[in-house]
Amino acid sequence: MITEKPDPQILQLVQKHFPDIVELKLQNEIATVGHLLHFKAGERIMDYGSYIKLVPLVINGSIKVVREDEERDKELFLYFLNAGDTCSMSFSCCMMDKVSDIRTTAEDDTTLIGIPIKYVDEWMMKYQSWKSFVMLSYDHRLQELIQTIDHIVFHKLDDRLLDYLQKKSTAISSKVIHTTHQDIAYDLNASREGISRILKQFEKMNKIKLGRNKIELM
DNA sequence: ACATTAATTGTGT
DNA sequence: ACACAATTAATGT
Repeated sequence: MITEKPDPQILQLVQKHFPDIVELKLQNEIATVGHLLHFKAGERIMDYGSYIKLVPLVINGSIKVVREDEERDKELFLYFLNAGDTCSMSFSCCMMDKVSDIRTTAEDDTTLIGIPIKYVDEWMMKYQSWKSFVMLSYDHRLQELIQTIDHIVFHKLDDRLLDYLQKKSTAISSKVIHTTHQDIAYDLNASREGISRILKQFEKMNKIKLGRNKIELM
């Protein structure tokens, strides 16, 4: 099945951004079967109901993962995938041969290595570091989701908002976020007024600086 | 440059 | 959450 040669460019990217993948043989396989994909900021990558045929390894940029209620035009921001991350959802989806439960869009211009799902399963048996890589990413994501559930349950919208801003800031690697209060409210599914008021408090605390269509982190 | 309009943000209840 | 006021950016003349 391995007819092509490993792509040296991909090989180098794997070594640089995924230090947990240590086996050289595995690195070479990824470089052989993986495709380099590029998405522009705002582009839809994966949507509900689409079958996953690729598992992404994020090289740079950032991907926003959201859950959405089609009925009432509401969505809930789940998390960002940054360089060195992979999508845990895509693992479970492809293993179970299920359609996507989530929607992902490029938050920033993003490049990733797409790996056809057939190898994902195969490598679990074959490579120790692949297995732990997958498990670690699951663990990390679970912890994060538990934390956001905590925040939602205990009505800690301030924390959630601050978290969101910080994550977004690192996602686009900039202290200045260009967005509206309404968009944030949509992501956290809260009211726009609530967001505005909390943001203003943050400003008074000198945590941020506010402007129209922009928020600067301090 | 000025006026008009639309979009975003602030506030009181 | 709602209604409305105030502010700022975008657009046309």
